[in-house]
Amino acid sequence: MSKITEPELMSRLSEVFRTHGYDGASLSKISEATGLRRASLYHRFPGGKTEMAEAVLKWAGEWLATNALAPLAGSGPPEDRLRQMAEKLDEFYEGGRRSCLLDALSFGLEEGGIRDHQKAGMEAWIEAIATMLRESGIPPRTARERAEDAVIRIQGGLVMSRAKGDPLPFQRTLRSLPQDLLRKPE
Amino acid sequence: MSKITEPELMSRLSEVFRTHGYDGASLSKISEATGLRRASLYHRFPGGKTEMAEAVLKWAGEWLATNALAPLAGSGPPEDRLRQMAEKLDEFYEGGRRSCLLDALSFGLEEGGIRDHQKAGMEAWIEAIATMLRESGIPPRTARERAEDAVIRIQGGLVMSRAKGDPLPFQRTLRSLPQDLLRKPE
DNA sequence: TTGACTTGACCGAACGTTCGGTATAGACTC
DNA sequence: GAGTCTATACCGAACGTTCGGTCAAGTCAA
Repeated sequence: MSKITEPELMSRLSEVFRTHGYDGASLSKISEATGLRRASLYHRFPGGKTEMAEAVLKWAGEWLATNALAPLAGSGPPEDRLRQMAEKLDEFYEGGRRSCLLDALSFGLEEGGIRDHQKAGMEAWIEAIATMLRESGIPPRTARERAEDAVIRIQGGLVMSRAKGDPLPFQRTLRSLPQDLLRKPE
Repeated sequence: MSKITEPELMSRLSEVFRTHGYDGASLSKISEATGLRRASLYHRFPGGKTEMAEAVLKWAGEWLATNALAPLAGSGPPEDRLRQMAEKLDEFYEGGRRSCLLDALSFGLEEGGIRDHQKAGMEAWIEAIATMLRESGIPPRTARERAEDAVIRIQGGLVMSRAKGDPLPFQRTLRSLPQDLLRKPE
């Protein structure tokens, strides 16, 4: 029997990587957070710490795709769909108290699978928003730029909230997104 | 005689902390980057790694205050002043190829002097922009929000550029800032 | 009884830090 | 000017600790 279920394990894992970054997420901290000893972790992730980080990145990416990005392709007024995304993001980042894995894991590791994962994740995110904006009648070029800008502001909001120790900046950013994205092209 | 001048030392130090984060910036890497052996680093920074990070944060903050923020309080059209800031930021972050120390050092360290330094740095940054906006006739409340939003977008642009390995998002963000900040209040 | 799972004991390497000591340069006597 | 003293800057070697990772020996449901 497993000491810990896979979803629970991934959740704890992501928490450690989020708050400490890759180098700061030592196996001791991971072990403590998950309740698994070093050796058990290596049973589940034969590839070691690298594989843990990759798995957590994949897991988070899938969660976001299913919960935050999927509604964008749904029906209903575009503004409502964007608000749904914002709601899910608020949940995912715990109102700005957590940081983004893409940010946390972007320090101090050489080129490799993790970095590729990151790049792809960002790209998927932007493209999902851009597609929706285009379908809402916004010119393709503008849609791309605004989508990228949206992700930029989300990321920046998280950085700001973390630095200030105050979730408000992130919240405000999320709240202003739907209208900002759908405003008339100049 | 010193093996390395203080400005050069701080520059190298900041490079290591920026790219690897606090935990990733090992004394070996720092030693290699600065040309000073471990023991010599402790001669210059008796407080160890913590003191190095604090020093680098202070150094960067002063550079930004003098070079990027000071022009905001100068004379000339507000839009020109903002463009001057953008220019200096572009220089400081090497067009988006470097990351922000406030971001890099915000992972994995407990409350302490470093975190306070960060919070103060962010606050000073926002306030400098807000003050200028207010003097340009923008209502105080709007000025604050826009200033915070500006810093958020700068930070987000850096995250995005780093994740994508492409300086363009940051460049585009910088370029759009002056007009965005000075647009008519709605 | 097999196979998935966990574990304590252990490894070499790297970590941040400290210590004793050397080289150099300027200041002060004699 | 020679000799001594002090301060600054640097370094090699080692400290104890923690790192990421391994292994043989269990545990336990199917």
